[in-house]
Amino acid sequence: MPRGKCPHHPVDYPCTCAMGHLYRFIEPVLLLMIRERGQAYGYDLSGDLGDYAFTDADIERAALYRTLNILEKNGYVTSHWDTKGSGPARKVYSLTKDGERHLQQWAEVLHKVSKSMSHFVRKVESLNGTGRPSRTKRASAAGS
Amino acid sequence: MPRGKCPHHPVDYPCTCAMGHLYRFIEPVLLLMIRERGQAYGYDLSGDLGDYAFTDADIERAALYRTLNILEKNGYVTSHWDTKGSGPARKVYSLTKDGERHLQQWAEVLHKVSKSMSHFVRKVESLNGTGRPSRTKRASAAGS
DNA sequence: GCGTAATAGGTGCGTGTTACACTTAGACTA
DNA sequence: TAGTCTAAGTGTAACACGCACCTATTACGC
Repeated sequence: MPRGKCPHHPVDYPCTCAMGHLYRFIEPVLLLMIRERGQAYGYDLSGDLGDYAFTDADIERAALYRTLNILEKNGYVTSHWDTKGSGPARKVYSLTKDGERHLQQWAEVLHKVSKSMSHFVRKVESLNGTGRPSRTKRASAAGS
Repeated sequence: MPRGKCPHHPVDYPCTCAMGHLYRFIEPVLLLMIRERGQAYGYDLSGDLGDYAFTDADIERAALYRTLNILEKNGYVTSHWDTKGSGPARKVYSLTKDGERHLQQWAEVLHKVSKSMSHFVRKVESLNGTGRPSRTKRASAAGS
């Protein structure tokens, strides 16, 4: 994706497409989904990924599968093949102890990031207030 | 940066280094900083960038300068050379009308992202609170 | 039994981004 | 005139991203 305009939408709005389908955002989401379900396989996860993702950009299956493989390579998940169900075999993943810890740490990181972002948002909103004194004045120095 | 472990820290903690020095995160921060200051130049911004950034990864000057150039190319900022001060000339930036709007839109996007992230965090925390679904659950994978 | 669709898990690869090292250049100063 | 601080970059190898494409299994209509 070229820096700048979004290739999918004609506007110059920074749609979250502009943030890419970052594996860094896919990783924690997959960890959470697998953790919640106990175990899960890729194709199934891809269906609900949109509900969990941080951006409205749809996450590609390619990125999903690659991220799952990386998670396994790094020891955060383990997998086994389920050949009993109908259709093609499913590679079923579940969290390892390491993956469990990794998820917790992701939560800490994303908590900080989330706070920083909402701090950013509050600052931008308070700038708007400088033009005309209306709306919420308390947004100015809210703690972060 | 290779997927997986952070090259800067020995641990497998997903430090925000793992999120990279994304220009996508630099862009809105620079817009805000320039907006707050009225006008600003790169080297000056680089000093305080850490206070505004969403992650604790320090942002490289290379990324900073490149992002400023892209912002200008896309019409979100304009610049002029200030040769009056002591030392080398400074390229002084200020927001355009488009940049102003872009900043507002970034705020909307990041508001959503921030909410999604804190939702993620709450989910992870609630997993801890209720105790894990544990091995006895024997999830049937297709749950959803 | 054959073509088509849905499920399932991938790979290939061109282009864009990143991270780190390196470069240019003015002004001061010892 | 060599060194240091300020200021704004460039070069580039390695990597990530996005899109297109591939393989295989089962189900269903004909």
